[in-house]
Amino acid sequence: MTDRGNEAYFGQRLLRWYRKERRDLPWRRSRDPYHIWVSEIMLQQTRVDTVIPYFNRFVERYPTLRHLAEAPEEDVLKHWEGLGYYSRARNLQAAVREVVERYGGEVPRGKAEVSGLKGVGPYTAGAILSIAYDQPEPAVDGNVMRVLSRYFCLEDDIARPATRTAMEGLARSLIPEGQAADFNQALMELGAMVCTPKSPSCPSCPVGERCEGRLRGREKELPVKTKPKKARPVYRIAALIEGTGANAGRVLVCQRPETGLLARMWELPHVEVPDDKVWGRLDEAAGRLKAALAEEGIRVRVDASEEVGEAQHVFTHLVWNIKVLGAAVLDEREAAGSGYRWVGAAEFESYAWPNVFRKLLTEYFLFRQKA
DNA sequence: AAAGCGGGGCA
DNA sequence: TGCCCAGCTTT
Repeated sequence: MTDRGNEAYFGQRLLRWYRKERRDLPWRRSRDPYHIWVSEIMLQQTRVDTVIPYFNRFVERYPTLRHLAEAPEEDVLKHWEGLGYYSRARNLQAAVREVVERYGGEVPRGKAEVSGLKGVGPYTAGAILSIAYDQPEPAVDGNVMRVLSRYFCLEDDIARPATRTAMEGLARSLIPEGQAADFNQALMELGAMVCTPKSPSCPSCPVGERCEGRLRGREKELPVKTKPKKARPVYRIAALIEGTGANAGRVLVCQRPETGLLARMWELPHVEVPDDKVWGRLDEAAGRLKAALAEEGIRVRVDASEEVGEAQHVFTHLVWNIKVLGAAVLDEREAAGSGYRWVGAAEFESYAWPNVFRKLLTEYFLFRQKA
């Protein structure tokens, strides 16, 4: 299927196209392995246009790996706010600290060493080694699997790990001598700009005339990918608790656990209820909220008639449906415990919030400001 | 192999 | 609405 002549055709046509059409992206203006690394972590499951402003802020705030290694964790999380998949931020900082301690502050050049860093999987390791150090390692992401599936008319399910492994072997065999950096980026660039998921621009494709998928009229059916399961709805009741006296103008918030969903981010205290029926009955919902807070040592009076907000937050694997009820603490000293804080409009911006709570609280503080 | 893990853009 | 995005880690 891939005789020498076709490999040369593919690589040379792709490289020529890339050197003419490549986008001017912030991380392409440097060969600093640390900058390449940061960009690749941010780009995991995240679009280029979304990443650009985050990348620029991040490298300005943490110009070198040592700056990042020495930063407070919550500072790093705050810079990641809104980007999603927050374990990436924690893993990245843990990994740069390891590079400082074990490799003298220089991103290692060995495949085993790079792959051993937290948050660095097969794709990211290949991307760092090829783009920063020009090593002939494949970097197979969703773009590359789509391009190869179409070009070679491969019907293997790209959701299967075994397919990705096979694609790595194929991609490795296609790397032109000494041009791994440009070739890998060219492959991804083609997937992003020409060989797009829907309605690919085959007429302007540099390798279209030998694309098996297109020649067989199959380009729109490829790649084959099993569908993910639908997100599961969950129902939650949150408390908006306003402070009084010294805490006037502030709201009681709490920090999420160290691991799992939205780890270490801040939110309104809330409780999950079994189903949408309980969620819809405000008196029962209020009772469950009050009981949950009592478990934390915080006694509150919840006003079931005072629904102050409602929001939906869609994750990949679940959907949060949130009702917000107004409430008041009986004794403000009870809410001084670990993980709980009174936060006002002034401090609000220095905490890291999931989007849904950032929106709810922004709305609230704006409302209070007017009142 | 399957599930957990964000958020946004686009047809 | 559903799909996909320069994926990795844990179970």
